[in-house]
Amino acid sequence: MSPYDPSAFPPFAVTVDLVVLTVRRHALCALAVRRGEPPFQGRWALPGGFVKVDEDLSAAAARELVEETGLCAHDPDSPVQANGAHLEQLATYGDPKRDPRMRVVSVAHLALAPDLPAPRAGGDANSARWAPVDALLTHGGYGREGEQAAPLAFDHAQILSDGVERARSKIEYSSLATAFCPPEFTVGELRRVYEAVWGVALDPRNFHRKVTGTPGFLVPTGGTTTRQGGRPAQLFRAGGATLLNPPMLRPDV
Amino acid sequence: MSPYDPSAFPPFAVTVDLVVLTVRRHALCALAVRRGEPPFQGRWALPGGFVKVDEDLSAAAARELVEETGLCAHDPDSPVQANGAHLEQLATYGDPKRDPRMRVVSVAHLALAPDLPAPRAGGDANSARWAPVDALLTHGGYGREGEQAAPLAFDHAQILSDGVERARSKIEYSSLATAFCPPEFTVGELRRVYEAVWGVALDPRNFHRKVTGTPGFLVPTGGTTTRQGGRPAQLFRAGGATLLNPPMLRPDV
DNA sequence: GTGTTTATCGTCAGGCAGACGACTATGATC
DNA sequence: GATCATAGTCGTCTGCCTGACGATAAACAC
Repeated sequence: MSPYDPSAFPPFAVTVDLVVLTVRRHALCALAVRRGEPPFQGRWALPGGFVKVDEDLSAAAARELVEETGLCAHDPDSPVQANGAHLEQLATYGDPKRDPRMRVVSVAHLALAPDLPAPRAGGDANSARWAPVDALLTHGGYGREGEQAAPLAFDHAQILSDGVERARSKIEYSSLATAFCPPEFTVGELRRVYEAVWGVALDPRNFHRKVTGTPGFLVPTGGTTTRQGGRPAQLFRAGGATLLNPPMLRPDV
Repeated sequence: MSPYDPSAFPPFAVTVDLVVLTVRRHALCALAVRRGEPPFQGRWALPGGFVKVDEDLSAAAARELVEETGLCAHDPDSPVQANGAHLEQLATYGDPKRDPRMRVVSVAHLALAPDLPAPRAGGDANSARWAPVDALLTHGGYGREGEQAAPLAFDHAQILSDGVERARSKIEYSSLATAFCPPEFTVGELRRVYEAVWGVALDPRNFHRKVTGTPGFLVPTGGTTTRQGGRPAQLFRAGGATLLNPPMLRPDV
């Protein structure tokens, strides 16, 4: 590493951007905010903001997450908090031209959250909403009446795409899919998470055998529920296991 | 994202650090450089440097890789170049205290290279060398006569550890292990790569069946070699497949 | 009660991995 | 040149896991 001659390095702005995913109505959705100022004024974008001087990157991401959703992020290692979401670093985007005004390096983070009430529009965004990732990726989240179809701001389509791909692959070999579920959930609800994230249909019987047979994945709470209709289903909580071995298999691929 | 009021965001220095891995003498080794200036003067560190004003992050990483090793990085998508190495972004480290002098955010990259001649000490490093990752992680690469045992500089032990873990897991489900091999290699050489990276012994017969039976993983070149002693072995090149399905299975875990 | 929906248990066949035997082809050693 | 050591390659067998189902159970809507 070079010596820190102050004239030797250019100054960068560093931001965090968030890919916040959830499953609503059988669809994988992401949190999008509408930009209030140029550039890309009026366009949908991922939530994010500047990292503060004395703030760690993960702390900045957690702060933005709270500001936008009220969700409290928790480390994978620390005990799960109520209303908590999974948060992890995704990747860093630093193309010199990604922001037309100046050199900005954005450290994108991925958050997985259970289905939530409508988001609160936070900070500088005119509004915020959940939108299906397909819609966000193909035409920037068009969906409101009279709204112009336009891609996401900056390189946020790329970031979102990378985040979705990370989520899709990570639920294969980890228990992360439970992060999309409420604290107690049924096997069927977990299966619908997999189906929404992967966009495939899974056999309920084989899925049931697989998840209940994987040690540490699910622990029964004793209760049952009938909120999905049909025969009452057992309720489970996420077990201690974080890595699934052998993994869940995604059809096709 | 906030408006770009120039007083609203603090300036950061952005660097790239490299975890360059190779397999030498049946051991997974990483490239380490000795720091020439404080802080951590005289200690071993990962190669790296500042990102230039108009330089993409991946371009900065590729530039540092050439400066340190002479290796030419290639995209996973683009055709393989002679003497090329695999290069990918690893993670970004931005703890406010990770550098005692100022706020530095480092975008770490992971490079996988075939066994190379001795590295050239580049730029500001007094010297550079390959060292087994175990040694680097436990006592900072102590190994030369009379050298003091000391951890790697900055948070480079953490970065190296993350890079090694990435490599260990990625050769499970991708054909990346071939990046550690010369352009033509035998099944046995590829197996020794897996054994070195994972630190386990693999059954030669089952390994042979697995890799030759995975479509697109290996393509025979027709030639044979006897450089390892014993019966001559068929030579292969890396096939077009990048994802192994089903993956290689790491024993134990 | 009948039909619908969802949950859960079972069965069966095919595929793949681990364990390991057997044979082949080279160089090294006596 | 016979023997040995080393490494490569092909087969066999067994057990586990998965995918494709059938069948039963327990709720709700009419």
